[in-house]
Amino acid sequence: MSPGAANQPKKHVSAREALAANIVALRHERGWSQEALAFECGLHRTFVAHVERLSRNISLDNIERLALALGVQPFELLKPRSD
Amino acid sequence: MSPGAANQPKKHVSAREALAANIVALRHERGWSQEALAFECGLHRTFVAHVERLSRNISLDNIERLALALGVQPFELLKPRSD
DNA sequence: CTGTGACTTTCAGTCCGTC
DNA sequence: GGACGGACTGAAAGTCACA
Repeated sequence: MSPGAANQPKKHVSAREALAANIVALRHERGWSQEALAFECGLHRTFVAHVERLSRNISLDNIERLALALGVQPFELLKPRSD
Repeated sequence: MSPGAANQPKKHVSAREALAANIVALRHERGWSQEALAFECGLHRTFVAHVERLSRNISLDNIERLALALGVQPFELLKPRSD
């Protein structure tokens, strides 16, 4: 069935949605572009863009890299932002 | 300072280690075998075993599935279990 | 600077069997 | 019940062109 992808009718925020929201929010807080974040974590611009748009299922390894670049703990990227 | 890890200059406890520790701990709390957990989250016995032994990089989608099976939030599986 | 589809390579995830 | 190795399939990583 593929829950997620680009669907709206979700009750509890999926892990992908929470991750994307946190990445965008933290990136903007730092005034970084997708390019800048991609450079900081050693990933590519388009890959980061795909993750932010929920178009990709990222793995733990890259979640950790993004967290490191953004200066937060990996679990903080999955936590619904109440910051 | 340095809660949890003793001495790691640039690496905190890796996300994989935290995840594995949480899965094992929560699984034992419920008195489940690897087989039982694998069945509950719709993954395979050997894959769960690999993740617990840090031999495999899991994707967000399956982290969410494990969290659901264990009855916790996805981010709680990545959070170092010291609280 | 960002969104997206398409593409190739790498590896996550399954399934076998053995200790 | 759990650790581990081999082999296979499909999905994630990584990159590009273009909107």
